[in-house]
Amino acid sequence: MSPSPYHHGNLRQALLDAGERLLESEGTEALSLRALARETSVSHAAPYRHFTDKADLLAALAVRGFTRLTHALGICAREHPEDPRARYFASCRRYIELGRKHPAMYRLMFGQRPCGVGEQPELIEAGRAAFEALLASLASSKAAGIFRDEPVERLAMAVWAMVHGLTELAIAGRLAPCGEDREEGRAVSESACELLLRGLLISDRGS
Amino acid sequence: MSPSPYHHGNLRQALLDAGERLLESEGTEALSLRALARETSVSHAAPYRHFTDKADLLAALAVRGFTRLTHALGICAREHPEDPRARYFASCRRYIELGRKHPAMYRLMFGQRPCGVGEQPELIEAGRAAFEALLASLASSKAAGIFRDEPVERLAMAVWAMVHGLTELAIAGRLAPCGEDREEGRAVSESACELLLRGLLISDRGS
DNA sequence: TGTACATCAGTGAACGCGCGTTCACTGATGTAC
DNA sequence: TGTACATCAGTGAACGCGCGTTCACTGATGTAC
Repeated sequence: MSPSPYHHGNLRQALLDAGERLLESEGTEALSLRALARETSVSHAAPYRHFTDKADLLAALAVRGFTRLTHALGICAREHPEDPRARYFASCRRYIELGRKHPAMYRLMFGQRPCGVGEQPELIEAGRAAFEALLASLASSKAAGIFRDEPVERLAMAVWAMVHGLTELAIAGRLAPCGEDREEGRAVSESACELLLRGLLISDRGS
Repeated sequence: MSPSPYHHGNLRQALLDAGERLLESEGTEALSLRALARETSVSHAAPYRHFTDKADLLAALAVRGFTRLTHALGICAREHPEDPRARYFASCRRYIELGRKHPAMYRLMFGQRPCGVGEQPELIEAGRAAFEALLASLASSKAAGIFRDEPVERLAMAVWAMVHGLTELAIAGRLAPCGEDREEGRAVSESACELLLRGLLISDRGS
């Protein structure tokens, strides 16, 4: 591997990698095409070989984020095939944790749209898939007859709203009074998810 | 009132008004000090007489938003002094509606922080007051003995997370499958709040 | 009531910056014969 | 195996832009005497 080959090899992936890194370390504000090019040691015009637009690149980044989320939720479902309650909590925890660890990415995914991101069908599809994964987490449980007899999409939306809200509040540092108390934040999330679960179940079963 | 008096009169308020207007019409991206000055027919250096910084102005804007929210929640509480359930739903609806109507403002309030907003004590205090209002909405109800015997802050955080999540999803156009179906979005919010409420109540009361 | 002066709010030119995007180009790659 | 050529990926200079912020200034206001 020569020090600086003319052709990069896999610039598209490298740019997206750099995008994720930059999103983590510097936040959305710092995410410019030129910064990405710099980070990838490539001229600032090179990205245009792989993305039509800044918006196009951001959309591709968001797709990555959703794919990760979908994947994570899938793992939770597979790890608890028998216990719907455990699966519910695992999914919630995992979701929140993922968002908390990658706040800028999470916000990019949910319509931060620093430019005109948001119309790409790929992105819409990726978001739908993530919701689908969350829904699947409940759907098979519903078959077990422990959830209320309401459209499972409604149940899933309630769960999504809850974890989304908790994640955003955590990112904004508003989960705990002191802002940055991770332990307290986790406890608050846990109890909120528990309270919602009680509302989702057919009947009240113990404390 | 002469066509262009040298002194504006109340530039600070005018800038904040313009800020709200611009936030509505053009979004966070368009919110620059220069744009605000233009909107207020004043030189672009004038705002510095009233705000030390761009961040300072944004923080002042966010404070306004929180104040509105606190006020709205207060009204809900006063409109339903006797019926905790009605008060709960009214507060949720009002909260979501406010955010949905002023999406850019709502996101500014919750740590969008396009610059380095977020440390001002005024802003922290304003956010705390809004939470306090939401909490008050439940606290007096708890006295009525219908809510679970859990710290009321925990109950309030669960409610906050839920309405915050619903609001953000609504803003992102993800409440309804088709994105922009207002009616469906409202129905989804309603059922999510209902499901949570069931989890908050001491016992299950009817369908 | 009138004048001197400190104070304050707004002006306009200028600074340097980084950005997104375009364009004519050049170096590398791979395919057809 | 070797050569011609189309294709593609990356270069670097240049464009115009709007931004935040600073600074010396000027016009208005109000207070002390």
